[in-house]
Amino acid sequence: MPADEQDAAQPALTREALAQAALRVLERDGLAGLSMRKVAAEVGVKAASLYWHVRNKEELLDLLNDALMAGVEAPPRTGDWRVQLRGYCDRHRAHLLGRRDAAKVVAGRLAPGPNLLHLMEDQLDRLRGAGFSAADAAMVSYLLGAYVQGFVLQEQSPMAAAETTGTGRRAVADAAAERFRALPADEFPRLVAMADELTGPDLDARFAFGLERILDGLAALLPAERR
Amino acid sequence: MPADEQDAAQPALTREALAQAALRVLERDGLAGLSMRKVAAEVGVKAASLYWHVRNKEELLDLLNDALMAGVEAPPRTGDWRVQLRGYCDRHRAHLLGRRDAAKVVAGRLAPGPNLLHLMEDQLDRLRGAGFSAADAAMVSYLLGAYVQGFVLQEQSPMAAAETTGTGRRAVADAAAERFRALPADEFPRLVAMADELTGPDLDARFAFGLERILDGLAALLPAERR
DNA sequence: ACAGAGTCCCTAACGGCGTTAGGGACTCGT
DNA sequence: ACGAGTCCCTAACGCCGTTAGGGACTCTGT
Repeated sequence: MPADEQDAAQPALTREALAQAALRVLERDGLAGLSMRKVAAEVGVKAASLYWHVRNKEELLDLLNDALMAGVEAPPRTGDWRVQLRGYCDRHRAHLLGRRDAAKVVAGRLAPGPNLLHLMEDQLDRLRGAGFSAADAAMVSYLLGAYVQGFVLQEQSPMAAAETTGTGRRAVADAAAERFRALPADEFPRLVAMADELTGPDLDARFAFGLERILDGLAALLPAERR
Repeated sequence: MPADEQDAAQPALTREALAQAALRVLERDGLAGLSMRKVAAEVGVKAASLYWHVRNKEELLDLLNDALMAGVEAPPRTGDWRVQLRGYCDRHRAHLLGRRDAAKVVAGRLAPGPNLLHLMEDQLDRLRGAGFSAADAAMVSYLLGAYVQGFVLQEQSPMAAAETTGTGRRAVADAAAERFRALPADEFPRLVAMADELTGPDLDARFAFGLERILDGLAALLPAERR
């Protein structure tokens, strides 16, 4: 009878709104704490109502997956292919890192959403423009995606642990180094000796290192005059 | 009163046995279907009893994580660093691919188990022997791990879907190509045009392609006489 | 104006989940 | 003989994803 908040005429609960709500719950409670009931509460509705808009929790996670990829702006179209590809990977990584558990959400999901499709389209276009063949460009895109995803996945778990335990990222790295040093030196001589190198350089540097190696490898695919 | 199966004297339920049981449940029901209750049933015990041997489900997953890494034999120490590194990555990937949902289990787990530590130790040893500096070797190990993990993660999800729907891997790839072709050609010209290249070559070839690019990039780190 | 279809949310309940509390049976050192 | 320790149990907690069925509302055709 009361006019309530909305007039209850139009939907007021779209799939887009669900994705945004899921995003907020994810940020607050993490992936493990993301339940249909909480997402429903976030939009002011009971859990069963979600099933009108979404077949499954799985489908809601697909929506969330695409929502997570929204807002990654493509790097400027200036500079050679190397700096553009580097820009892509850096932004991709930064974007995943910025949202809690983002890598885990994206991890096992096969169907790319519209947002990711647009990024792929743009990236493939630049690769073709740089002189890569169609077959090579497709593989390169796949390679870079696998690297970024795999890297952030390993990188983001300790961050989650650090948030949970209240310790900082530095402390987590130190603890990891300590674990390596504590191993039996006769069984793991290299791990013990290289404890600092294994945990030392910050993750930005490690990511950049791997990326530069990959880019070096890609350069060899191009005719010499295009680098 | 009856003698039962064992004489109930010694444990008969070790953490190792739990890990093996979890492995069997994982193979049968997948990661989503792996519950404390099922693992308990697998060892002939009720769920609550597991908490005597294990703090959490999380800790059980750590055990499972290490059990998954058991049995990856290191490649022979013949040939140059390239073939040895390639051997490592191929075996790592093959091993993950062979066990259902293995990539997802390993995915967000930070603490490497003893089995993985041994592999790292051996791999680092070979890298140092090949002429990589300690800092470079550590980064290379990290890079290769991220690539393999990221690749298999993307690769294994469609396989799971294929098992679920009963269709083969070939059909899944064809369906993916069809999805690309069905996109609006004015918005995604490259994706539409490159549908075949994006989904065409089999995953073995795609993995090998990325790996060779990475190895090419790594070669540049070494002084010319060591390749 | 009224019937029907369609939309969107509800309550109630299902079986399953991780986890905890508390207890019972058994083995051992003293 | 006894207490400590080990290893499993039953019972229950609150949460989860999902389904069935229904109620209120708006649109449409006649």
